[in-house]
Amino acid sequence: MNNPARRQRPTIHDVARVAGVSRGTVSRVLNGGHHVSPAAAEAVNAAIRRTGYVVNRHARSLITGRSGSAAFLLTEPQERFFEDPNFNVLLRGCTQALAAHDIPLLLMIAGSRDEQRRIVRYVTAGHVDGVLLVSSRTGDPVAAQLARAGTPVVACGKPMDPRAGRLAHVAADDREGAREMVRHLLSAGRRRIATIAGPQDTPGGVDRLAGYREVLAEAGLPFQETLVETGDYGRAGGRACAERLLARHPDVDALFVASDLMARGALEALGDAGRSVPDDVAVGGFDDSSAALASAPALTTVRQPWDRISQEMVRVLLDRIAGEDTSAVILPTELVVRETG
Amino acid sequence: MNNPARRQRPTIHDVARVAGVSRGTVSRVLNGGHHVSPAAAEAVNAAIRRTGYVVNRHARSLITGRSGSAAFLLTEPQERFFEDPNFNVLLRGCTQALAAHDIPLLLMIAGSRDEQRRIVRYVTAGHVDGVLLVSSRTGDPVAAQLARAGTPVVACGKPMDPRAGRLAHVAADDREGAREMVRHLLSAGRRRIATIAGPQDTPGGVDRLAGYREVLAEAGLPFQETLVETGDYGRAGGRACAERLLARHPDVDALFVASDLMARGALEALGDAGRSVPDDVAVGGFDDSSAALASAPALTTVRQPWDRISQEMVRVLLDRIAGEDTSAVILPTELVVRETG
DNA sequence: TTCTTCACTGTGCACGTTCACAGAATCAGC
DNA sequence: GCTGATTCTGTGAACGTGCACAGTGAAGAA
Repeated sequence: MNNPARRQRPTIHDVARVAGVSRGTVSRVLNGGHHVSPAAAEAVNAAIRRTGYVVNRHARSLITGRSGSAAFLLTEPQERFFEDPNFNVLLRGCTQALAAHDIPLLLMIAGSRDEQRRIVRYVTAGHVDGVLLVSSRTGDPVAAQLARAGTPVVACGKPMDPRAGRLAHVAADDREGAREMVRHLLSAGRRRIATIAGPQDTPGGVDRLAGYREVLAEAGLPFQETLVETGDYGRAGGRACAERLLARHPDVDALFVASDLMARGALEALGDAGRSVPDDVAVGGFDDSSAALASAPALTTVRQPWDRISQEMVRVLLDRIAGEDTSAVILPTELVVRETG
Repeated sequence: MNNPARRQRPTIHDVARVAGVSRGTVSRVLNGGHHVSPAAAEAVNAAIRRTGYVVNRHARSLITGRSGSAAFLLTEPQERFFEDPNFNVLLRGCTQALAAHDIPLLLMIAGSRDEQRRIVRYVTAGHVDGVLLVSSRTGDPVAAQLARAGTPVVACGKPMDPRAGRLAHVAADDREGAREMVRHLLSAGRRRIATIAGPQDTPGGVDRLAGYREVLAEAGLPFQETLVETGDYGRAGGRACAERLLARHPDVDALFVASDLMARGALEALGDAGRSVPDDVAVGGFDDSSAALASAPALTTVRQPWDRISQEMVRVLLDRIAGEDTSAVILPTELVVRETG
């Protein structure tokens, strides 16, 4: 207007004029093409190509009440996620799965309380049609607030909170993954199997420990509290846990570790203690993160299907946005046998 | 409020009614508060709190022609970025810097040609006010198309293309970083310094090699082509390069490697060849990625200020959106001396 | 007083789209 | 050729906001 240099973008009006039809017909072609004659549709498409028309999403959103976008929301301990290469796979997978539906992804990070409030306001104001939530800790207030406001939410990973039963989520089968790994160690003849569990306020930590206990019980082996150490998913923690386990049980012949990072720390501790892996002690990790291959020996681990998880999260979210009440999705893990066990 | 079936969000109209003023006054309070009496402003703010009003950005964008959002666009070799922990720092930094201005970030990944076309259309249609571009390769058609359409763009890293001179960018000073590292190796008494360069179609690869050559020349040391190998920034490539260098020059006493990942590969090769680090051979990396600390010995390297880079990228982008023609920003690197040299 | 200036406030319009509705065109069946 | 059914098309009315403009009243200058 006041700026003559700025080119006016073509509107649906221009397309209608060029095609020799009305706005309504162009709109119908844009959204599904029902109740439009082939001739009109062809004329409209040609006009769209000729004018280079692109729909104005703001105008559309204003009338439909939908934004046509979704948020990828990260809450709480961001550092852990940002250091985890698997997180990148998840983020990329979600971005591309949404892009296939022409839905842009908004990345939001809720660190401080202020940021959380700001994001909740933004989302509940309807600026986003749904939320892909990543938050491993229990009792996330953001999830509850969004759910209360009626915003479609799909979480990554099983929520701890039993009250959050209605929260849709997509997760790998941690328990079965742990079971498979421990069965694998047993079938290799290991009998004194210790575990380094994850934090017990995370569902992954709980379920992987549960799987470990179950398989030992099924194999008729006694469960010993002293064979369990609990770490923080980090490398240093894994190392310390392994040192304590070795001090208590020098005769341990296998270690099931709830994360690859902790497993790497455990490998260092085993090396320092003069144990050979896997001859003296077998080690099984969890995650199949890049840490599993970071150095020799390559880690035997449990792979979580992050690419499929992201695809399913998007699918479930779109279902929920469309009003369908898709329930939780649990995906199988995969045992990856490498050199440590 | 308690009627979920017919829940209308409060509009600027409702706020005006509650506050006892007109829409115009509410709008003025919302955007800066100029020409509003303190009493009216207070009444409006109270009404906003009481009604829980949040501005409808779609309606605002429709009239202002601005979306109030920015895109973080990743083109070409996504894998390399997604495996690089520094990329996460950059992405997080940009997200948070934009959030401080209440601007949501849209994450876009342009892998295929089709995706590129789709994204260019989306952006040039005005659905985004500006683009933070990450693309290490030269001659990116996306950058050119966006620039031609007049979209504000800020790239991360120096563009190779001399024609792209007008492309705003924020980068670390690769050349000076390399110079500092090589000077450091010289000052430690090293004289037979080889280098594993990065791909010569990336500006980082070119500048780091240039810095290496310059400092050697300044020190009066002859430049030898045979002391240079070119890798792909990856671990395996670094290992192969180091092996070739050792075969040609068994007497090499220092290695300047253009990435930490390649440096780790080089350390493996040195270990296999029976060289002790840093006693026989000093090794300097580049990036200060998590690979630098991943295992012993900890890598001496050059840190790029990714947090500051992200902040500057956002600052420059906002400047450009506001119409100011901020030029390129080059930020200093930092030498991090650890165990390898 | 009267005129000017200034800060403040209200009103109509425009932004580009979708949607409901009504009207036009086509077609089958007699 | 008429009827009713069906498919297609055009039109006006929103959606919620910012902006230009006009209008109000008060303070200061002549």
